[in-house]
Amino acid sequence: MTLAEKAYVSLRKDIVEGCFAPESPLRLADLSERYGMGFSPLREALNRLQAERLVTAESLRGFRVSARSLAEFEDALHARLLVETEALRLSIAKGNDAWEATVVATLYALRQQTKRQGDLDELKTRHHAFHRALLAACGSDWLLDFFERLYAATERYRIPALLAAGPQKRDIDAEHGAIADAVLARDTELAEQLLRDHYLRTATTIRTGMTPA
Amino acid sequence: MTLAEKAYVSLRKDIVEGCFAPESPLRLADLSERYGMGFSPLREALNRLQAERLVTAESLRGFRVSARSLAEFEDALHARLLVETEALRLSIAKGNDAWEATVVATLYALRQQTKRQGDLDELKTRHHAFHRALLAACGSDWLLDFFERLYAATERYRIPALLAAGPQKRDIDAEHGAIADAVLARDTELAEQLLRDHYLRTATTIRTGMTPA
DNA sequence: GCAACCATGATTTTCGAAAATTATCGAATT
DNA sequence: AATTCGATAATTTTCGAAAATCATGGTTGC
Repeated sequence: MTLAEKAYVSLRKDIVEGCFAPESPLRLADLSERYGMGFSPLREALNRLQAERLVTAESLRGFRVSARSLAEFEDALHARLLVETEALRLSIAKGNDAWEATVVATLYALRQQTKRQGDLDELKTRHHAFHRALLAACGSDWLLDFFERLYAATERYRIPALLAAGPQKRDIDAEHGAIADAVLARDTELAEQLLRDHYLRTATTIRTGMTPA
Repeated sequence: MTLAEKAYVSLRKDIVEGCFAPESPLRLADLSERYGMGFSPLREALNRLQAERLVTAESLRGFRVSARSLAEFEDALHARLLVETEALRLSIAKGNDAWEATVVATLYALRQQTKRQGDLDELKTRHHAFHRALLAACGSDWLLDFFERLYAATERYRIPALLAAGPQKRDIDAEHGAIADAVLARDTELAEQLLRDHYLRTATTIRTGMTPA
C-alpha cells in the first residue's frame, strides 16, 4: 500500500470517528507530524476525501473537516433510505446461497461482538460489514458506492450519539436479526419495512442527541 | 483557481468527452506536457476523479481512464432513474417561483442552441443545465451530488452514441418541453413518467450504438 | 480614536529531483 | 523453442525546498 493510500484510510477513519472536530482546519504541517509523512500523500488523501464530502476545500486556504448539522444528517438519512431500500430489494431478488451465507455469517459475528461489550472499534467494523452484506448482492456498483458514502456520512453522527446516550434501551441485535430473517425468507416488503424502521429509530436517537436540552 | 483545480476541470471534461480512450493509461509525463503543469496538481486531480469513478488507480501502476461497458451503463442508468425521480418529486414539491423561472430559462437557452445547430460543446452545457435545473429545488445536497456523478458517468456513453447515430429522429426539444410543462404544472406523476421515458429512449439509442452489428 | 497600509510570519501550492517500484528486452539455460 | 534471470529503461511515488498567497500585528496618517 502506498503512503497516499495509508493517509486516505487513516484520515477517513479519524474524521468519521470524530478525532477531528467538524470545521476544524486540517493543516498540512500538523497532519504531516501526526501521520509521519510528507505533504504529497496527505494532499492526495485530502483530495479524495473532498470528493466524498468528508472534507471541504477552499482555494489557497486549505482543507477543513466538513461541518455537521441536523439538516445534513436528515438529508443523508433520506438519501440512505432511498438507496438502501432499492439495493435491498435487488439483493433479495438476485442473491444466491453464498450471499445468504454472508448475511448469516456477518450477523453472527456482529452478535458475538455485542455480547463481548468491549472493543467499540471492532463492533463498528462488524456493524458495517453486516449492513453491507445485506446489500452486497444487489449487483449495482453505483448503489453500493452510494451506500458506502452515506454510511460514512451518517456514522459521523451515530458514534457521538451512541457514546453520549449511554446504554441502549433498544434491542438492536433483535432488530438486526429480524431484518436478516426477512431477507433470508425473501420477504422483500417486510425486509424493507424493517430496515426503514431500524434507521428511523436510530435517527430518533441521533436527533435527541444533537439537540441537547 | 489553483492549478490542481484547473487540472481537475480539464481532465474531467476530456475524459467525459472521450478525448482519452477508456482503459488507456493516464501517464503523468504525457499529462504534464498536455496541460502544461507539474505532477503534483495532476495527481491531485486524478485522485479526485478516482473518487468519482471516472478513473481507476492501481498501486504503483498509475491511473487509467475507467472502462466502459454495457453493464456499467445499465447500472448507471438504473441508479439515475432512482435518484432523479426522487429528486424531481422533491423539487416539484418544494420549488418556488425562482426555481420555475430557472427551469423556463434553461429550457429556452437549450432550445436556442439546438436551433443554431453549431457548437456541440455549448449544447452539452445547456442540456446539463436544464436537467440540473429540474432537480435544483429538491433541497438534497446528496441527491444533487449523485446526479452530477451519474450525469458525468452516462455522458461518456451518450456523446459517442450521439455522434455515431447522426441526425436524430426523436424530437428531443419536444420531450424536454413536455417535461418542463408537467413540472411547471406541478404534475408530479406525469413529470416523473416523462423524465423516465426520456432517459429510457436515450438509453435505447445508446444500446444500439454500443453493440455495433 | 480609527481606518488604511505595509511588513512579517504562517500556510498552501507547486515544482524538480530523488527514491522506489514496475515493465521491457536480451542473454543464458534447460 | 521456451523459460528464467538480470540489467536497463520507464514510470510512479515521495520528499524537500521554492514560490505564491493569506493572515496577523503594528505603524502611519487623518
